[in-house]
Formats: sequence, C-alpha cells, structure tokens
Amino acid sequence: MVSETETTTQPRIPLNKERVFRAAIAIADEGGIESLTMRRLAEHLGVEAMSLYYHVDNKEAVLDGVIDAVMSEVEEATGGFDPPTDGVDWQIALRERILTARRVMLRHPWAVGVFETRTEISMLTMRYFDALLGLLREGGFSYDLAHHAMHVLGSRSLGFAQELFSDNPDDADEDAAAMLEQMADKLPYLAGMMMEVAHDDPDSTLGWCDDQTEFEFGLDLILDGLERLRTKA
Amino acid sequence: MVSETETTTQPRIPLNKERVFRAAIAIADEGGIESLTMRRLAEHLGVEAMSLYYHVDNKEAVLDGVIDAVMSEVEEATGGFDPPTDGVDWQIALRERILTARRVMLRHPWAVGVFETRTEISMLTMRYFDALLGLLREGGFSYDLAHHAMHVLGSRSLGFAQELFSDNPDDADEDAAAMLEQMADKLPYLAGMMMEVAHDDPDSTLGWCDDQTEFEFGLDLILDGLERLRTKA
DNA sequence: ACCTGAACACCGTTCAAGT
DNA sequence: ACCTGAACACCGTTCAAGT
Repeated sequence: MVSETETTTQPRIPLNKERVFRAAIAIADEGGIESLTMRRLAEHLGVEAMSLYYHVDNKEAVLDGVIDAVMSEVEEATGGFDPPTDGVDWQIALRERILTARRVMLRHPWAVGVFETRTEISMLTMRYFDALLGLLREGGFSYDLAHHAMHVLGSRSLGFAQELFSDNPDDADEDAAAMLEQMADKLPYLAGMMMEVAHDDPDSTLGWCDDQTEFEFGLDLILDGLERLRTKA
Repeated sequence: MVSETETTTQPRIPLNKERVFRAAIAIADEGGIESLTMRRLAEHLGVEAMSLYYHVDNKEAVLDGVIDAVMSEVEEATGGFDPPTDGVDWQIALRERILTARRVMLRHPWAVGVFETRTEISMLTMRYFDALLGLLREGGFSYDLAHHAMHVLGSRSLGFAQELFSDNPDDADEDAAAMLEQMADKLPYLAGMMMEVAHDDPDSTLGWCDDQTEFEFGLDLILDGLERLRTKA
C-alpha cells in the first residue's frame, strides 16, 4: 500500500481499443481470419480473454474496429478522402484510387470477407464511398448511373475481387497431366484452354492466372462500359 | 437374437451421404450457414453427432457435398450442362444460363460464400464452368479472352454478386432522416443521391436498391464490354 | 455395417470477485 | 478503473465400445 512510484516492473500500460484492434489485425494477417479468436487475441496482449470484454462489447465489435482500422489505412494511402481533384479525368482518378485501395487490401486479404459481414458501416467507410461517388458525379455521371456503377463495382471498389477459385499450387503441379487426360473428353473447353496455355508457355500450369492483371482487366472493362453509358445518356 | 423380421418399429433407414447433404442444405436454407453444425445436423437426422463421421470424413466434406448438390440443382434447372446450342447468340445464351443459375442460388443465398471456401472443385462444378467457357468459345472468343471473361464474371457466373452492403431495412427507415442531416456536410454525394431518390420516389429510403435489377445491369455491362473486345480483336 | 458414450481441445461470453 | 477465475453453453472430432 506504500507508494512504489518508480519501480521499473512492467510498464503496466492499460489496454485500449486501439491496441486490441491492432493486435487483431496482426493475428489475422499472420494466420488468416479463422485464427482470430478472443482467447488468442488476449494472449497476444498478455491478458486474460475476459479482460477484452472490458474494452469491447463482443467479437463483432472487434471486427467492426478492425475494418475501421483497415479503412483508415486506405485513407492514409490515398492521402485522405477529400473532394475529388477536379479537372482530372474521372476514369483515371477512380482507377487510381481503387488500385491504391487494393495495395492496402492485399496486405489484409481477409478484410473483404469480414467487410461483407458487417451490419454497421462506420463513418470512415461511408466517407470512402462518398468520395468514390464524388469522383463519378464530378466526372459527369447522373446519380442514377453512379448508383448503378457502385453496384457493378461491388467489392472491386475496395480493390478486391473475390476469386472464385483460389489456385492451390500444390495439386496444380502434381496431377495436372493426369487431369488433362480425363479433362479432354469430359471438359473439352477447359482442356483446350489449358493445352493452349501449355503450348504458349510450357512452364505454366493451372496456377498461371495473375491476380493483378485480371483485376485490372476487369476494372478497366467496367470503367470503359460505364464511360460508354455516361456519354450515351 | 431371434429374427424379428417384420416388426413395424421405426423403418430404420440407415443414413447415407445423400440424406446428410439434403439435411444440411435444409438447415442452411432455414437458419443461415452459421446455423449448420454437425450436432444440429445429426439432430435433424435423428442420430447422434458422432454417427455422421461414419458416413462423412468431416465438416469440410459435408460442405463439399452440399455445394455439389446445389450445382446439380443448377444442372437440372439449365437442363444439363450440354455442349452449347449452336447458332444462338453467345451473349443471349450466356445471359440466360447465368440468370437460370441465379434462380437456384437465390434459394440458397449462403452457397456462394461456401463455394469460395472450397479447395477441391467437384467434377460437376467443373462441367458447369466448362459449359460457360464453351458458350464463349462457340461465340467466337479466343481462349485468352474467354479466360479473362471468366475472371471478370467471378461469382457473377454463378448468378450471384456479393453485395457489399446488405441493406438492413430496420435502421434504414428509423433514422434515415437523422442520418441525412449529418450526411449533408460530411457525406455530400451520398446525401445528394438520397435526396434525389427521395424526390423521385417519396416512399423509398436507403433500402431501395433492387438486387435483381442491379445484377442484370452489371451482367449486361460486362457482357457488352466482352462483346466489344471480341469484335475488336 | 452402422451407431453411440465418454472424452478432448477448443470456442464466445457472463458474472461475481479481486486489486 | 482495470483485470481475473470459475463457469456455462456451445463447437468439431476421436476412439473404444456397443448392437
């Protein structure tokens, strides 16, 4: 009970939301989102699991906070969600902004999936989308077309296209040949495609797709289509 | 030990994979994918949880089987994944097929999410994508462009666009007005869009988006873009 | 061949209690 | 103000044992 003011035993920094969210992101980055448990999170912070509930309502609140933190990384990367820089072509500006967001999201590949499960959208997140909408408006879009545009872009507006097939490089190599065998009759077109790829680039297998290239291809296809609709209307 | 051959006590039908997958789908349809647990699944089948493991390796295998079952619903709905009906415009054929798949997927909204977590792709699933690829090829696409096309379509090729924001109709109505208030300065473009919508259709609020309309808008935008690239090349 | 009881190592969360 | 122990109601899964 005596004052032990200046003992150097453990800094004794109390927990706070910031530190909780940071630790959560670090865990998810390292082991995937399914490795993020309240117990593991507490452990990383040198604390018992129950202590987390003093700072945070529940796990959902952790996920909300984590998404908000990721969005502020995006904000930092884009240099703020300011009003659109006028004068510059909307298509170039939007493309640039989305690719910047992508650079952040690639550091947290689990984030889009979590994003989609959110029921509350933070102010920061809304400001991101408001800024995108602003780029479209200032680029000459009607609200109606801009609204459609946001829907078409979907998760692509965050720089992330959910890949339907995550290429698993393990199997791809080992039985690619055996697969091509039975593909030839049952899956003629996939077989044909693979054979052409194999011909053009003998070293490649099923895992040949380049995510960044495909992302940009899809993004440009959509942006071009939108520009066409904009000028037509 | 005496033969009680014809006692009418409980039909005593042994479990099998088919019944397990069917029950799993029913549970997910009713309560969402997170309500699908091995224990609940067993209960639905009038059996102990451990009994499932006699018929199925683990929960992952259940999910694999469930996706395969959904894909066979798609197959039935499209009348088989046959070689493309030649002569008919690729764009119309592909659009039709995807919208048919969508009708099935809307009955199992959780399915796309599960699909994305699969590491093994079933033969039936591959045949679906082979058929889509076939439609493109027969429509005059190079393998290279067709491959890009599959990437752009992504989960849309299954009839499902992952909605970034699931409109929650609860909050939308109650504090839409209050929200517009502070939106006006911090979220100028979103506010402007809402105000225009409110003006055009006074009864509507944030939950005004029509998923089917937006899906078809996006699909057509992409298909048109692909056709343009096809003829240009 | 098919099913089960008991058990294990995990979850998220509550609540009364400690400092 | 901040943290914890003990406990609860859940998970998926194994394994030896029952019929």
